[in-house]
Amino acid sequence: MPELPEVEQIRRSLLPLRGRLVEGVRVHRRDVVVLPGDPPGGWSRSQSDARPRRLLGRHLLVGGRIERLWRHGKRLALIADDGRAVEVGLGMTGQLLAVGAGERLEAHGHAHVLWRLDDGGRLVFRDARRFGGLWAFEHEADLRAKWAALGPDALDVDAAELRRRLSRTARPVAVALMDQRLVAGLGNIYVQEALFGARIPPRRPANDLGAVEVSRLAAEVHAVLGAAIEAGGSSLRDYVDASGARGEAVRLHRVYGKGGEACPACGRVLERLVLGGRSVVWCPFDQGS
DNA sequence: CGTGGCCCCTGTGGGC
DNA sequence: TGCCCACAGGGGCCAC
Repeated sequence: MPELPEVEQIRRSLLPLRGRLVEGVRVHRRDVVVLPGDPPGGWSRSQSDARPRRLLGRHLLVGGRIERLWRHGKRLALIADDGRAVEVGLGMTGQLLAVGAGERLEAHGHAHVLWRLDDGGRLVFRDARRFGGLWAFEHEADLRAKWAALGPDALDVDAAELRRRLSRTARPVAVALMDQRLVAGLGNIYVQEALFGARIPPRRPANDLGAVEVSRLAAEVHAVLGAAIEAGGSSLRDYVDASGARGEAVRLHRVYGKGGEACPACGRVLERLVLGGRSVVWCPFDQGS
């Protein structure tokens, strides 16, 4: 669900947690937590009963103070003052909710992990579909090593770097941009919005784009993500920030989810196609063919 | 190695 | 009203 703007808004809304001591944690579903040494994708359902019991609390920051909140692309991490780290992948439906002392957790279903903080507040990880999860690291350096496999953050990548990376693949540009190893942070919404703004057809082979087109694309990526962050992210269904607030960036969408409607630029009908198993909406007129 | 296909899950909305 | 199917913001793993 969340792409870079949503994860960034979640990060910002969690900043008040800095300095809090983690007093305890309750884990209701162990299969959403991946510990150091586990298989990278976590334990499968059938294996999870057999996996060794280890001190979950230690790995989930209990006894430490939340010191930093990092984001790279769509990945978020809580770093404790002793260097322990928990990476949060939100998948499609994941949420991190900060619940103040005495406040009730509004939506309590699918709350898999609940931390108790020293001010009486709680931090809750929910995820209905469980495509997301938590990855624990003994030290932030181990997290950094994992993140090194990701491409540059989509907010930072410049046109030259983007072109270099796109030139290595012949996949359709819409598919390539969703590959987090190529550039980190874009998903199906903002890829479509950026390609529309840059007037590039989503099926064009990535290595076919010229320097001028990639310059437009990089500028659009930055503009689209920046505007979405300012609007607090796109709340289509599940996404809310840590305070429970929805974002208003859906109002900015020009093509995402609008197949069959009129193109906001030329008024012709927007088309829908399927690339890499995901539907992509585009304007065959404004985005060439 | 790059690439395409399949799978992991639950919830919702539309068509019948 | 109810049922069934398609589809959803992601990404890991497998076989070519």
